[in-house]
Amino acid sequence: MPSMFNGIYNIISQCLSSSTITLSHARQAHAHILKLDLYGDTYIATRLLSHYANNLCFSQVTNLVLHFFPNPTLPSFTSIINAFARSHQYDAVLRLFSLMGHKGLAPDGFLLPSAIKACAALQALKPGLQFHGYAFASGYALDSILASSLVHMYLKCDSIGDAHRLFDEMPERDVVVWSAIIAGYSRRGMVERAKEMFSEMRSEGVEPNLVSWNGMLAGFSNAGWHVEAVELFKTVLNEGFLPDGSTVSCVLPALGQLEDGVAAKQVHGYVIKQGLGSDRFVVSALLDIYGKCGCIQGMLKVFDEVDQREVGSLNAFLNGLSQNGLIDTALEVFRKFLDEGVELNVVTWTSMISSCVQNGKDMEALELFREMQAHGVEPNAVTIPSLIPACGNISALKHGKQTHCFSLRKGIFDDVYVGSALIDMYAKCGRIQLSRLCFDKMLDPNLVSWNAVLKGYAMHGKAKQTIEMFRIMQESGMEPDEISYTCVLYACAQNGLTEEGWQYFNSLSKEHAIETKTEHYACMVTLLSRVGKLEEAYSLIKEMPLEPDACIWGALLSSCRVHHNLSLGEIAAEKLFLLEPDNPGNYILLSNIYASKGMWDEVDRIRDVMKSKGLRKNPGCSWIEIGNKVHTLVAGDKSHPQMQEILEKLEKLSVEMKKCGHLPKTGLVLHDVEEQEKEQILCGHSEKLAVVLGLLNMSPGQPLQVIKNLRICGDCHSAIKFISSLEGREIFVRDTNRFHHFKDGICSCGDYW
DNA sequence: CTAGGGTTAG
Repeated sequence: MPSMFNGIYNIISQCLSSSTITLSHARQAHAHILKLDLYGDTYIATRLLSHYANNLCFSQVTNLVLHFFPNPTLPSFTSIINAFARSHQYDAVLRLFSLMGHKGLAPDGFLLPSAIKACAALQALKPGLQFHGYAFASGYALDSILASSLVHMYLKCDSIGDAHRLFDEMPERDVVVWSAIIAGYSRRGMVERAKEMFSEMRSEGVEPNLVSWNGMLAGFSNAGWHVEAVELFKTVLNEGFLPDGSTVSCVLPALGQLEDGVAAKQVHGYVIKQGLGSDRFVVSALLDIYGKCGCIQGMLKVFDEVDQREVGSLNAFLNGLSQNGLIDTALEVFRKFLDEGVELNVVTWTSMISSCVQNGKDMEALELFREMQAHGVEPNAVTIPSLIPACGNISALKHGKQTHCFSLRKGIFDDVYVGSALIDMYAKCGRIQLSRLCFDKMLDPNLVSWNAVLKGYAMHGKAKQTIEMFRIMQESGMEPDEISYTCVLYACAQNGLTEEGWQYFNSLSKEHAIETKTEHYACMVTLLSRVGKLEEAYSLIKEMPLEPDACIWGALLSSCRVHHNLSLGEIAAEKLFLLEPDNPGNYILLSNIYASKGMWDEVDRIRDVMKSKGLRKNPGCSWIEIGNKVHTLVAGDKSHPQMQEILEKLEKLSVEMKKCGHLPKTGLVLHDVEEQEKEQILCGHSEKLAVVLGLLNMSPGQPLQVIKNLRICGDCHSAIKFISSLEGREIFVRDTNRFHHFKDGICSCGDYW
């Protein structure tokens, strides 16, 4: 038997000695070792261990070390740890270090940097501090390599003060540690500080290498110093350095922001020439810049020649497509890779969510958010503010609140993006108090947050609060921008505050050196024309130094309809027909003016023009969230499963409303048809259908929140006032213009809109 | 095969 045993032992040991055996061979050998009880043999155990380590089988490694390895030594740990470190399995590295401790072994000066590097990669400050303590106590900390790995660790953990303190204590500082600390400041936006350190390094006689320059370049790019970044890039070239992948990927975003397509192509040429085309960072930066410059051809050229499963490049590609109006293509490509099982990360999902929201695909965004979690990808602090606007856009308050709670559970309390998104979302969902509460809870609101609050109040027609917040904003030292002014002017326009409107309109350029934009003129035109000063509004348009756009003429035309002013209405409509020949809304408005004056021939003429252009009235469309579902109702479309019930309820309500004095405003119906038929048409309006659907499905006392894709119709406005008192419901309707909050038979707009 | 740098999502 001994000879046979020796034979098997030799086979196993030879097999394990080969560095090329596969994992399954190692497993087979392991089975034999178990059977023959060969664990006691140090050589065999070490070989087996190293195979498992090289294949990153973490649980097998720990299992062997804990239960079978007779006497693990520092070298065996060193080789295992290095195997995991090489493959960036830093979590495993740290656990192996603690396993080492349990086995009574301590790392030496050579192994310690691996531990510290793992802490840096995981941004794990606590174990990092422990290793620092140990290195200090055992005298290794004087070693320059170890010290610079510690400096690096502190930088990665955002403890730049600790990093600098240690840096100051180092007896000798080489270009490596200088580069690290410079990049640390530079990437955190402290570019000036980085520049100081850079010259300090030179004055100490340490010459920068390419890595030092790259660190500066990354900071410039990050901080938005695009012109300076490109200049710096030229300096690097002049200094005689040959840019590497890092240099290229640092300078490309700057060129992208400058939308310099020519430079992009030049860099692309350089990338090919230097063989940097397989560097994943370079590839995604190239895709990004081509996307930003609108060069789809360039994107395709790059993407076709790389590993498309590399998630960074794929993300840049998808994002480039979405940003150039190809959202559907992006979604298709995204689905294709998802189906193929390509590992998509949080950036991929967030980017798709964000692209959907930017392209009006709010429901899709909510669905993607659900799907990403089903795929085991955790949303982060970027995902959440990308999703929140989707909830606001479709007034999905429930989804919005869920997302808010989600962010709190994730420990995101004072993120300025999340805060601003929440302010906007709650305002759009009709909950102006919650919106304000989110603002009040913010530690450090920025301009976007302030503007979100102003916009919320303005949309709700709350001029007093808008003006009050605008005042507080300035008192707090926050300088208003053109958006802030648009909000205030908008609020004035919604409330007919002529005097205040003029005052703010005049002060924006005088007191704040803000350029007066067409939006500001549009607000003033709305304000003046809506209070009946149509001629004054028209004069302002004629005097304005900018070319009046469709918003301005549209504002005038809308007011002409309200005030039945045909002559100015026709002027505005003429302009609009040139500016937006295919917008049916303008034809409808003019036609409404004719109809209100009984000029049916003109109404017919407009109808013929629309027909010849193939234009149809945009169907009115309303949304209401019930439970976790957002229902869509389209005027005249009877496909909703509860339509029969809706119509029956509406019929009952009509009878009651008429008893209370509601007269159907059939004058608002454009069609030259019988009165009764007009009433029918009014009854089919989407906002009424949505309100009734809400009445049927939401428990009493719950407020209803409806949004409409057009302005609310006058008859619906009156009807919903009656419904709010008959049914004892609070009803919020958000149209394209503003909010209407119906309660006890009155509307927050005071019938002025 | 034991220290430093980069890309893509708000």
